[in-house]
Amino acid sequence: MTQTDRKVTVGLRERKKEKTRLAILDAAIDLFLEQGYDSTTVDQIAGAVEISPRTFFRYFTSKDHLALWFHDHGEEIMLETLRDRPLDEPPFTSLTHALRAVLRDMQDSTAEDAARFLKLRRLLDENPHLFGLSVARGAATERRLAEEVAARRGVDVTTDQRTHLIVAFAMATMRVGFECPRPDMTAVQNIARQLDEAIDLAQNAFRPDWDT
Amino acid sequence: MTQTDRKVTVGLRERKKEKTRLAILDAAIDLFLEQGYDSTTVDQIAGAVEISPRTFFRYFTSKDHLALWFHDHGEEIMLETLRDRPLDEPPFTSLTHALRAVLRDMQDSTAEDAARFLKLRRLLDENPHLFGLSVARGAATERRLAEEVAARRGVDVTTDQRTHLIVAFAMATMRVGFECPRPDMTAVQNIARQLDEAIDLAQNAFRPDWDT
DNA sequence: GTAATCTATGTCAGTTGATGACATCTGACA
DNA sequence: TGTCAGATGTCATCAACTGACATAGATTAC
Repeated sequence: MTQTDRKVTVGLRERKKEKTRLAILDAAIDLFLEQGYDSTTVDQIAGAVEISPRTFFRYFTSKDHLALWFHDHGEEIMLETLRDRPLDEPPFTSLTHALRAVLRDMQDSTAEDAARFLKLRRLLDENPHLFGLSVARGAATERRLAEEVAARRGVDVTTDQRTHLIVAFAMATMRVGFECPRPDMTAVQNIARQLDEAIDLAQNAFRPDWDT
Repeated sequence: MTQTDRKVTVGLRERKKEKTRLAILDAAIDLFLEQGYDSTTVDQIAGAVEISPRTFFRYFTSKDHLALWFHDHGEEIMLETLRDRPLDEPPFTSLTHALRAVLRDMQDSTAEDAARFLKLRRLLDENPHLFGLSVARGAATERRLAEEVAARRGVDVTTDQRTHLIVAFAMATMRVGFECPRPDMTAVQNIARQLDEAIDLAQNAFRPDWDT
């Protein structure tokens, strides 16, 4: 999650804003892990960061949005990676590269960002409601990826089922790879290994050229 | 959605309850389609059925729950079908039978139930929030299916990634098959054709014996 | 450097979804 | 018929948002 280094030469305003955003995020995550997601109110979070509750909603559209924070970034990376892949590459292969790019970004991120990610991930696993939202967010990403893949394949995204299957299978692989079967999955390294395994399994499952 | 014919010889109370449940559902669906999901309040729905808002929440745990009504039934059918399949059948094949069972149940249901389903489905497609919830509900089903499949395969559900991939791919196929690319998908027959296509595509995508 | 402007934030009031507590009414059943 | 359990209504309350407006602090123009 290398989100902190996007801005380079920006005004005081922007920097302060980003600082506040991260402060809210960190305070919220800690409160969530401490006393549970549901029993943490927006007022508490706002209080911890010393902002008004109204301001909270100017940074995050909802309480849920907090927990899905890194999804936005991940989606961006996947789309960018996908666009950079050669057009003649089989789409599923391109998508696996996109998956790995997300992982790589995580490994390259600052310790703080990685810690945030791991904490949020734990949260998602403990809370079915949040887990559901995460999956839902993944579905939104899937749509965007499908549009991109359809364009690359030169087919109509509204009718081509194969495109949807390709993307859906890729996202399914990602979900399985990122799953948290046991609480010992607290290191980025472990997640990386698991995702690799999942991708390998997936790639070996398909017939050659199934996705063209 | 053959949910109305479950009760056979039950008391007046039960029948009345079921009637109320369907009345709420129908009133809600119509209001949703008429004026949008978000701008329909629970008070309005309750008013339309002439019950107190508090009672509404005794029938449906939330407004969202309404829109996911048929998921419960679908999940039941999938699990039942899966359990009835021969143990030596490849798991993905068993799961495709489970998918088709859901579809068959829909085709066999009363006209009212089918209409409810189609309306709700349209609603899900128009409202990203609801669509997300639907996907999330699918993820919950996926978990239960994974447990069942793991048991049938004799593997540990917490560690066996292949099991998760198999189920995730099956659910992905289902989602693609049920998708509503164009608004002309207003007949059960059309959905059936599309799901068949998706299943065929999926089955041809895999190497033989990839799921054993 | 100062004035004009833009924007982040606070305050306040209001809507809506959801839940607990308690009273009441009605079908079930002896 | 009378008792009891379960269904419903009423009331109070909480928490997640949202719009409107005022203000303070950052940015820009001059």
